[in-house]
Amino acid sequence: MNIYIANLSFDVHDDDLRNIFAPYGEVTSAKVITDKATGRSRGFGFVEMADEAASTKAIAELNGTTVENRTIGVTVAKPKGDRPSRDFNSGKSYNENRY
DNA sequence: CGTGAGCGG
Repeated sequence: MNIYIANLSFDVHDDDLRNIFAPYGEVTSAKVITDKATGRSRGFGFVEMADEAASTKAIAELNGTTVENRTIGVTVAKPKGDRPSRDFNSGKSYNENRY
């Protein structure tokens, strides 16, 4: 189950997300999306859990809770392909020049 | 590189 965590504190990182979802079940992967430009946190992240019930429980328990003095929003993540991709061919990088 | 929207590689 892919879990989307929004409104995270900038102090929260990958291992921090792992520690949050750890007691709820087996955390397959924990990733806080850091800004590509600044390298700092963007304020949201993704957590993948192997167990369906554990992930649902984690969402229900952690949604609306306060972490690092910031109220986080935990919801089910949408498929990655939903966001508009500028790359039409994966693995084939083309020039990013704007028309 | 702006730190506040909320969906990454």
